[in-house]
Amino acid sequence: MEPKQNIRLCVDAVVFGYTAKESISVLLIKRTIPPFMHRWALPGGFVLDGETLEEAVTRELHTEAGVHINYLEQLYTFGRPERDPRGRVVSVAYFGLVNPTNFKLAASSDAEDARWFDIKKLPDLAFDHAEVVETAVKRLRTKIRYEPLGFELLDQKFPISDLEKLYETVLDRPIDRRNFQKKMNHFGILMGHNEKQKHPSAGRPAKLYSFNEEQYFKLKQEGIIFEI
Amino acid sequence: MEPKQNIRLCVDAVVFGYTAKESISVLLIKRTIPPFMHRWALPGGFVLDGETLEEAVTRELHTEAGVHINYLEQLYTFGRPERDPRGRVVSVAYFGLVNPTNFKLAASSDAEDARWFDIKKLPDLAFDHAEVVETAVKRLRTKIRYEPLGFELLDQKFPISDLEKLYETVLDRPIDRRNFQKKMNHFGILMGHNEKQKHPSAGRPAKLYSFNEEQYFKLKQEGIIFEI
DNA sequence: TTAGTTTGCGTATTTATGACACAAATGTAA
DNA sequence: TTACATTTGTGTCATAAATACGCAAACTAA
Repeated sequence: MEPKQNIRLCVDAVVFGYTAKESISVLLIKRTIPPFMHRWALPGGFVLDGETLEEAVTRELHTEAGVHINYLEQLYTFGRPERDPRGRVVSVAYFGLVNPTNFKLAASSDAEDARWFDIKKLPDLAFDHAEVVETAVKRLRTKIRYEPLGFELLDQKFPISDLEKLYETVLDRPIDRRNFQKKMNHFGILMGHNEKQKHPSAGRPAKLYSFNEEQYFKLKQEGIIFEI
Repeated sequence: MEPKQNIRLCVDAVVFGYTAKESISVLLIKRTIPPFMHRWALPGGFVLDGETLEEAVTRELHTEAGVHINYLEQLYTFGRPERDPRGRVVSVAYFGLVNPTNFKLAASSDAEDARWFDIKKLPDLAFDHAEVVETAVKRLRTKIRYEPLGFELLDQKFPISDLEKLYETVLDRPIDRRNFQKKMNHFGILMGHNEKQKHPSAGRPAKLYSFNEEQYFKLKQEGIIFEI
């Protein structure tokens, strides 16, 4: 009645980072062992018997890339029987956000290398990881419509144009700068400071803002409507 | 390098049904075997080696309750090490919608009984299934805000008041009938017919509508903003 | 000083939301 | 038949939000 199962369980993480100069990036590691040796893949690995799934992801991110993550949520579970050449491996994928300027990537013994890749210029990925990343990007684009975004990705203080560029990058379309600011002010998640951008590459230096964390996480729970 | 794992994988389904007279219901089965023998639980079971996760859910729903489902999506994967007294069992939960008037529930050998329960009057559930149902209800309430809902739950032809009651039930608050209709007309997913409700319990018989499937599924993909 | 760029702070128009009024079409009880 | 309760169909109207712009101020680089 309880059939003998031959299924193994692993976790994978799609961690997004953002630097305003570039685009949205995904954290990838280069595999040191077969299958897909020397190919880029998502950080992840097998779940240990006693740990929760979240613990497994956190552990793998730490040991494979030296990343300490500040936002993590479950994304999707991938279970096609043929997705892993070693046999049946079901993977629970997680979705993470970090500010890449907060730490240095450190590839460990498990990985030859760990790097950020622009989501529009990804290398060939191991397993079905291209599909996993695609699912995560879709989730990001959906999330931005009903939850505030930015706290986990931007510096502590930032000009509004950084936040606007983040939205433009994720939504992949231009946004009117002035209407964007009005909308954000309306939500009340931004606090202005009496400080200005130090050395703008050009133009008038922008006022710096930071998130009102209380209001930000309140709206993250309640939901927003962001259609700009 | 690939540690010996002692984890088993199962799937569970939270299937919602709706009859306009009542509330939203969940399909539960009564267990015939330990653990939690004779307790109500979500339909589900162990994944077979060769089948996909979707195949596993569909199979279990069919054998345990005789249900043929018309909408199914992955909900969440529950992996706390202590969630099953038999040992480590990770469960991939699915979320389904059906119109209960379309078929008769049929409990099979695997289940003593299969019945619909009002989501506000659930019995004590086996395992962590109360948490799973709660997660599914939250998903339903979130989904309704950015996807059209109703096609999978209502009869082929229905008065708008049925759809409105569905929204009121899921959102758990009253909605202005006239503004609701305006909003729905605006989305363009409803088609009017030259037919009327046959024997209304009281009042003027309502015009019958059906969904414009093409537009409905287009909006399901693109997303809507439903804030009424 | 001048040209180029980016920010800050506006306005005007259109569109959507939310509250509510009233007549038309039915069943039911006197 | 008639009066009444009930529910539907079709509106209006004030207010809030979305969208498309205009233009001066503050900076850099030449």
